[in-house]
Amino acid sequence: MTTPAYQDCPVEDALRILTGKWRLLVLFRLCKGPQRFNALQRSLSPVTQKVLTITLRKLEADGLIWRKSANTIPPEVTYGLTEHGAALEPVLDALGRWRMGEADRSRKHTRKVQR
Amino acid sequence: MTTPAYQDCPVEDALRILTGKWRLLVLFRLCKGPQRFNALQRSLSPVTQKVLTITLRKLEADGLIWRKSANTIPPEVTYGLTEHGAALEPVLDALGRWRMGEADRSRKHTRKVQR
DNA sequence: CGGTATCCTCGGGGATACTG
DNA sequence: CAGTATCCCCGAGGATACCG
Repeated sequence: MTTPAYQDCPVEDALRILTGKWRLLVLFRLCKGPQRFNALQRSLSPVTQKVLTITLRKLEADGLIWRKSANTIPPEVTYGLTEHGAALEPVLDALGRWRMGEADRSRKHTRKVQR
Repeated sequence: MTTPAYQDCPVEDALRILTGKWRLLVLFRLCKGPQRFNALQRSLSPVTQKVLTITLRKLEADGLIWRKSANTIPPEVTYGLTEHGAALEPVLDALGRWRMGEADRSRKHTRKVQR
């Protein structure tokens, strides 16, 4: 990795888990129980199949989620949290309890992202 | 924002806070107390001045840190956590306690992107 | 010391089309 | 249904140089 300078805090790992626009969202969804691919995609608004797939593959590679594929036609693939992924719930929970806007700062980071 | 679809969980905020290679690191550092610019930069390994500056500015704009500048020569600028930033400590703490490798998965994100 | 000002790279993320 | 396969865009992040 490019930044091997923090032996005191395991943020390198955190960065891998949290980096990416959809990873947290997926984990949040799966906290509520296993989900099939389409259900995930629909609940995650406008994520494309490609991106969702990649996201899920990475989460799986990181050992945070599992993937169960019934080899049928039509396919039926289910995703859920592993033990290790479920261990993240305190983090997600702390995040959820944190919240940003209790004081309205009325600034939204001023991103335009207009296309 | 491009994705306004999760009223149930405040992840949009989380994404803004956690997105970026250095934000978490900076917050971790400032948990231990206010720091001057150079101290931060040195403790954060190979971050460039530009990137650190941008990171700090954004964190400031998000109300997570404050910036105190003594208008002297040479300058002396100090950064620290605001109340709101300090409220993130539970999250950082939960993250810190989580850790990745307690079971050796012996895999370090080895996605080969085989084609 | 603590910044701006430029320029560039790289890859995450998206759009679209096709498939077992 | 749950994916691959391409192509493309843009912006975060980095290198370098200069400044009050």
